Amino acid sequence: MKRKRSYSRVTRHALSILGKLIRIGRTERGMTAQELADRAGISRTTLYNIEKGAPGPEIGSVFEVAALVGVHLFEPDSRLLSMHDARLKEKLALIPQSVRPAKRKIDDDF
Amino acid sequence: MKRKRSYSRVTRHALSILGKLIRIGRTERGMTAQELADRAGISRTTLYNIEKGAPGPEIGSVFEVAALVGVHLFEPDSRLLSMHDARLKEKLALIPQSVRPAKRKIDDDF
DNA sequence: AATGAATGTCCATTAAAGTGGACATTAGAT
DNA sequence: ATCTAATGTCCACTTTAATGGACATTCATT
Repeated sequence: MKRKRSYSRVTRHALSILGKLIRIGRTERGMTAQELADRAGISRTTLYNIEKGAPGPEIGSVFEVAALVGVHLFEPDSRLLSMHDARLKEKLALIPQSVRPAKRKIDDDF
Repeated sequence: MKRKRSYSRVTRHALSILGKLIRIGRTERGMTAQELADRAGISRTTLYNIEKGAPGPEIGSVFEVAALVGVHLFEPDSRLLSMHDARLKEKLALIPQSVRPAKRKIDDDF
């Protein structure tokens, strides 16, 4: 069964920021919540939750909405886009496909 | 009722990249899929879908996993983090709370 | 080459997200 | 100050994601 999950501070923070960016982007473009929801193919209620920074919505819907209002997480100036799919695929090919025991410590740096 | 959604190319692309970054981050840290899933409080199956770039998973889970393997979407060097919550809140306060008719055209730039 | 663990993938069950209404509240245009 | 549409929020119903198990396959180590 699905369980009640908990989210770290960074996660909640990131969600909050993304939601605000979307809200700002939407109003800047003069779109109503209903319009944006329709364009994204989701309900106004869900968009509301997204702008609120709720952790539940599907990531696909959130990204779709973000793109529609001009919030691109993988912009050229972002370190993320700097690696496009193809390059990442190469990198993945170089890395071991399967991880062994991993006795070494792991640091949750947050 | 919920409908079968469709996702734009940019969205699918972003999801694909994020999934790969997570996969890379995980292997670089020597974590097995099961370990990471446990830490994130999700099932291995869901983590699998996340790494695959599926649009369905909850954004909260994806962000949580990303943070755990060191993929921070809101880094200092990213234009996104440069605006922290507080500043965004200010900006939101300056913007109209409610959007009027919006007869002007909107460009879906992708 | 053998082998044990990690990963890819499918499936039925279950819990949660998504939805459309409905209604109160609020803010913008007149 | 009014009026009207946009937003905030709740809810019951529906659809879908999350899960744990199971099993085949693929690596990494020996």
